[in-house]
Amino acid sequence: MRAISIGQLAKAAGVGVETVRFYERKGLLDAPPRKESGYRQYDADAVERLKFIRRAQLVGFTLKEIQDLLALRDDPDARRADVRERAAAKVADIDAKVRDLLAMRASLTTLLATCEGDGPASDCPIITAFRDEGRNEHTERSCEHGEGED
Amino acid sequence: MRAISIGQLAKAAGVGVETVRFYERKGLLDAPPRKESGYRQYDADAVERLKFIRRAQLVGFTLKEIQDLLALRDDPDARRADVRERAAAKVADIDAKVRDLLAMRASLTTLLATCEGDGPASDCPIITAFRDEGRNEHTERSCEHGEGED
DNA sequence: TTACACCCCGTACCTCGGTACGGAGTCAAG
DNA sequence: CTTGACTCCGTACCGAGGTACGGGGTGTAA
Repeated sequence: MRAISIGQLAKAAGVGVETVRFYERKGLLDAPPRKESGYRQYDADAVERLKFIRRAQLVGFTLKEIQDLLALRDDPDARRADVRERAAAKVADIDAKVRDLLAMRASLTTLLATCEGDGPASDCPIITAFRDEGRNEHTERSCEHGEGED
Repeated sequence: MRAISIGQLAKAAGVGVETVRFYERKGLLDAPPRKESGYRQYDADAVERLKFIRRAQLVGFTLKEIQDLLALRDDPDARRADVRERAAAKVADIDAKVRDLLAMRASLTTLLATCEGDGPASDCPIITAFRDEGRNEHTERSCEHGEGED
């Protein structure tokens, strides 16, 4: 099953055919080889790449940033200082995102735990693991409805 | 120093004045009280809310989703089943994002670790590290979000 | 060979999340 | 009082990230 069509690729990655062509135009996907007819021929690797793009989008990276990430991943000479620097910067970006997500998660699980009245569901290890490296204070609200901006 | 102007609010949260008004129109920020002159008067709480919106955006939530998150946070009766359900669903969303981010992070740090010195770039396992993270649908909503060995 | 789904390309169009006017009133300093 | 920064509101416009034609060619199974 080497060489799949654009339709099969799109389906495998859960996107539309038009989107695949759009990504190609934007440079996120390389132009694949073509059949005599002009039909694009993809391999399984393209599926992974496409899935990666979608996941990266879900966590807030722009297509431009995703291009950078893919470039890092594909760079044939990863020892170059600038590549390492960009990779390190991306790691920092990711850490910031994870911190923010975990802060949000903590708020929500606190909400759930408190309002379920059912015991400490907030002993989730990942929360405690990351919690105290967070620098930003966060408005943790409980069930008490002391709300209302006024 | 209660009651800050829209300009001070915007500056405090690192956004533009127009953006604040835009969020108000969209329902992400409540319409604040006004002075006689019609000038909006915000309090410190609004700063937090605005910062939260920005952080949520950075990790890929849409304004609509952020509205939901804020609604959960502000809900005066968090014991209602549907509220808890939506909160749990958001936690699941967050977990999925965190998983994806940690997978990306792992790939990048592997790149950094491996390619730091003087090994040939072709040995860099980042390419293989990316390639098969089994993409399961995210249906779980508990604290166990086994990152797995990836 | 005819039918029907799939692919080609280009262009137009759409939503989301803002940004930028522009003409008016407000407020604090000088 | 004047000046300049800030605010009001409405409307127009913008870039990102797609989505939808439309008119053609292709591939395959009955």
